[in-house]
Amino acid sequence: MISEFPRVRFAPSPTGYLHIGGLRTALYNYLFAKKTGGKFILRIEDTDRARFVEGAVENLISTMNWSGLHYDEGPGIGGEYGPYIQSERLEIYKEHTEKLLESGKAYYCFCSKERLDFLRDGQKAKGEQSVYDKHCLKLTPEEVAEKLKDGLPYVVRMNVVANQRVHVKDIIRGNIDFDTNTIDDQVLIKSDGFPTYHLANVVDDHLMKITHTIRGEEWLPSTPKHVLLYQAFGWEVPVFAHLPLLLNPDRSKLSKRQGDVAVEDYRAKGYLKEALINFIALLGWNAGDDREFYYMNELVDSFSLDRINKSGAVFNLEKLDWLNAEHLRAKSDSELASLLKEELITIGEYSDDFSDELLEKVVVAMKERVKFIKEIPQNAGYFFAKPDSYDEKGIQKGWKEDTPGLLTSYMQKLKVSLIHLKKIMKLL
RNA sequence: GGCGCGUUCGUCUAGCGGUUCAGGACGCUGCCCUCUCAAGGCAGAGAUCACGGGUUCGAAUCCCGUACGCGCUACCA
Repeated sequence: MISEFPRVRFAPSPTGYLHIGGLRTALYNYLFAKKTGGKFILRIEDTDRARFVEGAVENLISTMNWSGLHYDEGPGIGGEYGPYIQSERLEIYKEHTEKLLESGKAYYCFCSKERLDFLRDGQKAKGEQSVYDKHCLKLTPEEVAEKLKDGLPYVVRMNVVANQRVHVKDIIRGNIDFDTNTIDDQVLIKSDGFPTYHLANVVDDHLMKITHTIRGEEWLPSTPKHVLLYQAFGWEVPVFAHLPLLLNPDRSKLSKRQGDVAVEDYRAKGYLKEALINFIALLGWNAGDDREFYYMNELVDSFSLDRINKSGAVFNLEKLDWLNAEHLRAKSDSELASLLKEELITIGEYSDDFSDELLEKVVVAMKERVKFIKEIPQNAGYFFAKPDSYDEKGIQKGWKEDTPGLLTSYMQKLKVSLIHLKKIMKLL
């Protein structure tokens, strides 16, 4: 047994911002951990130096904190199995690669990009699966030593044995079989000395005692490689759960091209975190009943991996908007008032004249007419500022000599009625 | 091209062999409520359960095939 209690992880690569699909993956990991009394770990997979973005890790963490997905172990807070940033674990990968090299489960490869491209083109032209031809496996130990001594650039590849079956057990999809003839001798260590995802992921998941690997469906095709790696190390294989993809309206993988994909975009648009969490939780999972409104703690109570769907889900803004309105109305007036205050401050329309009482009254009047807090100043600016224009046509049509006098006396009468009304209310 | 996964109203989904000529939600339409806009209530349109074969007394539900869609196919994750 890997660990007595479930241990799961969210392992994003810091390429700039937290993707909405990443948020759902993180959420399902979080829900599963909380539901089962396990641990939720954050691990940064920054093994691609070319794609590293300054400040991305900080941004990722702050977005997760905003969403309420607090991790038990990870960057910033540490834990028993750190460091939790892969670029700080290079020695660990090196040591483990040595073991694989010694046992013949991996080998050095000195092939040039040109040769690899040529090989791949030829295979594709013949309609074959493009896999490395094990050219460098034929090198004698002496030849390898020679090349290493000469300082030739190299990678380390895993040695996949032909004609075998690899079984992948997936909670969501059942058992899947792969033929090793279709599995490439994947690069484990790149020529810059950094590990690829495949190696780092397996080594870290094992060392961090991850029991359930819950990740996006795009990883399913490379899972047999990971299983082979676990076997090469002689390690227990975790349980896999490959989540269905989040889709664009045209059913392709959710992408930037067709709308916002960053969690911070939705936050900036004024979506409540409660609504966003509630919405993405339901994109691919449901409790088996008709319930649609959930708070985070309620999701924890109801969640289970085996009720996750197999097919992708289109990210539908209309339903998100509805849920936002639902969560908005579910909030207390005082909470809404403080959200309104925040909004007024950010748009620069806040004034000290606005008492909390006033803001609360505004919120009571408006909360059933809006889906977003920011719509209140947009739709009902008259609560906060005197009008700077009038309906010209209306004035021309209705404004007479005696109009100011009439309006003034009407106002007086209103005030009097209001006083009476207040008295009556007190009596009641 | 190869490998893999998937396929129930426009969208998210319920359904796990009979009680379903398929239920809910969003959106849409109409009505009610109402000084407006909403919210709320009610009603309605909307799915031959991708298609074709089986298995079975009986299939959306099990099996096979086909089609279509998507993902992967990098010294990216």
